[in-house]
Amino acid sequence: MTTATARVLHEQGVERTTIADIARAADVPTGNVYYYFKTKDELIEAALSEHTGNLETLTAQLDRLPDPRERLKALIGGWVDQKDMAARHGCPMGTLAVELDKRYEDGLDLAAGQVIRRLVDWVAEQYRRLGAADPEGLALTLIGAYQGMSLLSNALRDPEIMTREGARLIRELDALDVV
Amino acid sequence: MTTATARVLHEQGVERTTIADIARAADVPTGNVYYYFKTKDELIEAALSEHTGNLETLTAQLDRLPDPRERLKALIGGWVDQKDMAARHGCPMGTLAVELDKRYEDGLDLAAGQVIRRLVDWVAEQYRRLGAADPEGLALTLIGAYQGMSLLSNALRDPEIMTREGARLIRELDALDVV
DNA sequence: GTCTATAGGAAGATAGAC
DNA sequence: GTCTATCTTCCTATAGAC
Repeated sequence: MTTATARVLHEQGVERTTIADIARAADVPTGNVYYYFKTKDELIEAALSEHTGNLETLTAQLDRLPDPRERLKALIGGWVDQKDMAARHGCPMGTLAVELDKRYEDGLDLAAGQVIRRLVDWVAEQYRRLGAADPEGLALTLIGAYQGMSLLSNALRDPEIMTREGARLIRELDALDVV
Repeated sequence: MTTATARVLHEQGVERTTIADIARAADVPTGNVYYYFKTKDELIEAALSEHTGNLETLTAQLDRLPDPRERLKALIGGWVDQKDMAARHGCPMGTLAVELDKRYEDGLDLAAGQVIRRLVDWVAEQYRRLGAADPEGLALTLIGAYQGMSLLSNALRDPEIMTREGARLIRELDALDVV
């Protein structure tokens, strides 16, 4: 149910998703949702946990690659692979961050940012191992480029923006001169 | 009232803004809003017109600068000047695009993208005049960087991301070798 | 044109049968 | 644990007085 919740919240948006939508996606009666989650906020938190888990799984896989540069290139390759999803619904974490920013009354406004922070930290660690100057700045630039290309791809409904920007990011990584 | 509408929709988000909120911001009774706008969708369209108008005004001002490179640097400088707004509420057009993507039932899902398209086209024209190869690609990269840094600045509540990324973008423009 | 009061409907949440 | 029926609240939109 957590997986279905995360998917529906991404596709329809947090505010436009009803409990009935989530119940339908999970194939249970509407009222039943409240047996597992007391409020809609708890459903959002479950989706955030799902995203955090996906991120942990992804970075654990990438960590198996020996070279930090190859890890970053594989990360970018994964983004491009999801280009059709990005063009249709945007980056799951990015769009969630935009929506949750408005829910400061629930105290959820910073929750998505914490997940993004983890990804930035992981990317910064790779740049550090490469011996790059200002690894944190490079990480913010890379994740920023990802968020920007996802948003533009979505707003302009053009998946090829992901392809072209992804290729550019990989070229820049190859050109990055370190140690 | 259109200006107040655009501001409130940006600060609170489209979905979490009620007609009563807009009425309060414009200092009129709630029911009165419907004398000017028949539906909430029309209020959103009014906000989009406001953003389009602001964009026209901005590019008209920038067009008075003689050098296309200086125009782009001034555009970036304007983004950095708005860093506190970006950190608190995100880019007005970008966050609107994310929210409207979910409103395909109203046919508003592509409306924000059309405004962003105008900005991309204007930026591409500046690169073209500079004699750069692939002006369209460079424009998408620049606007993507802006959207990405605004989203990260907002999600991580850090206006300095705007400062640092803005400085990087200006350095890259200075380094851009053309003609 | 401006305002108050309220209708109508949607969605979050709950009660209680099974 | 699972499900149906329903309560409650909130918000869009309208009716109608002034």
